[in-house]
Amino acid sequence: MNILLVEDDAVLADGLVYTLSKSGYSVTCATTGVYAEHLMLAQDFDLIVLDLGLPDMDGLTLLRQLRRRKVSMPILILTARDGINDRIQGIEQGADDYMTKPFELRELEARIHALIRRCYAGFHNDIVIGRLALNTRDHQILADGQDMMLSPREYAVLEILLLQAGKVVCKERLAQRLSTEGDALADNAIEVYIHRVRKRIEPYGAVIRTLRGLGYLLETADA
Amino acid sequence: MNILLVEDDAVLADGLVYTLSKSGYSVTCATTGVYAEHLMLAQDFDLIVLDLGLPDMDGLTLLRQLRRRKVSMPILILTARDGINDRIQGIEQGADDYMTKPFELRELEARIHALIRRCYAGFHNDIVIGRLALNTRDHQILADGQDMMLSPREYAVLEILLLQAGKVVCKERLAQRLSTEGDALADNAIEVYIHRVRKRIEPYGAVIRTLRGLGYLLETADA
DNA sequence: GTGGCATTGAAAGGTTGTTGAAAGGTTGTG
DNA sequence: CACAACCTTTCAACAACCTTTCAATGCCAC
Repeated sequence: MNILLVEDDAVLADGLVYTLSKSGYSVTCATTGVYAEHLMLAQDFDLIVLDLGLPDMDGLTLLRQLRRRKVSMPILILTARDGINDRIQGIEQGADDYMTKPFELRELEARIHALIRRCYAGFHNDIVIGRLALNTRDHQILADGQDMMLSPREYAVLEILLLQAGKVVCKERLAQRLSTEGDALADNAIEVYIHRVRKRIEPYGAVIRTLRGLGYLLETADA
Repeated sequence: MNILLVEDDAVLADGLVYTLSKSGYSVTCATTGVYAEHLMLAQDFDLIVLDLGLPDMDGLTLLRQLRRRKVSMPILILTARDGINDRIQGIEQGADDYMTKPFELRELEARIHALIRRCYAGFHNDIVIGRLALNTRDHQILADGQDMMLSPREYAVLEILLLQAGKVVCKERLAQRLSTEGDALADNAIEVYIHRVRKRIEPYGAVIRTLRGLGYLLETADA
């Protein structure tokens, strides 16, 4: 997790870099607004900690510029200006949080952690097989990044196979998963669904192999 | 935009309900933790403002319970406990922001707005889909810059879809949002409103796609 | 109050996608 | 070859959704 710290007070900056680094963040420090912008062109950051009193420009100006440029990463303002109007301005102009000096390091850390938790939570695909990707949270399966728009049953079948990719999934397991109310599905119905799913995934280099008497197994076509 | 206010001090609660309502939020107040949980089952909220000193349970306990149940909506703690350890605990246990009493109403409002902006609109003050725009500050839906003059229910439907633009919104969620008192709306009523909203937004390059069995999804027409 | 207008959601019928039984063909095994 | 397991296609029943209509309700101006 990369943090950009924009702070001109060398002592404070050093302390922050030290503490945040110890907590597992990778911290880069800029002492001026111009340098901060320069760094952002060269590097990807996940969060910005921004002091408002910079030597070359007002921090709020930098904030506004970033937001106008659709830079969406979370920004936490850290400043000596503790007037109520300053705080409201900072937040309304696009900051996610606002802390005034003097502050407790541990609270800053907690708030940084909260922002990262909020902004980057649950963003990954659970499983990727070839050109297929399963995202259980959104309940969708992507092929080349596009939703495959499977019917509920088709999704259920492919989900099991993806979750157990490379391993055999027996018919009983599939039958159980597809049956709504205890009463398992007929074998033939499963074969029908395997057939449908096969047709859907075939164009994307994924294959369902039949292991006679055992079950089915998903793998990439070339394997 | 529905806010759940969990606060047992009647005077403070009344003031907050009044102010936030005037800013365009729909505010429901619970005076105990148990009642808050009860409300959350019956209704759909976008944000929680949580006082820690409740008569029947500790606010932090409620917070932990919610997060353990994977309730992910933004939560802002509002409390008299201003010890550094309280603040850190509150944030570490899942709160997104932490304000101590006494506080300025305007700052609370700004922070609420920041959370909504962050959680539902990326970072922007407006959510724009095609030629539609939802202004998160004054709670208006504009088409080509002009107020669409939707009925309350139509507005509620379109607001949810805009806030979750590009993501699936299930019928239950819509039903809960449209129901005033627990008793969810019939599926058909929702279909009727989807139909009405579709007709209203169609001329402005926005489309509501149906995902059979899952829900609805708002996107631009060309996508 | 009262008439007029917007809003709401139940009802009913039409449309479309989903489901799985049925039936016949194919492949592998003993 | 005989048999079982599996494949493939078809189709009717079904459930989810769309659309229109309309009576009940709330709201506002007069």
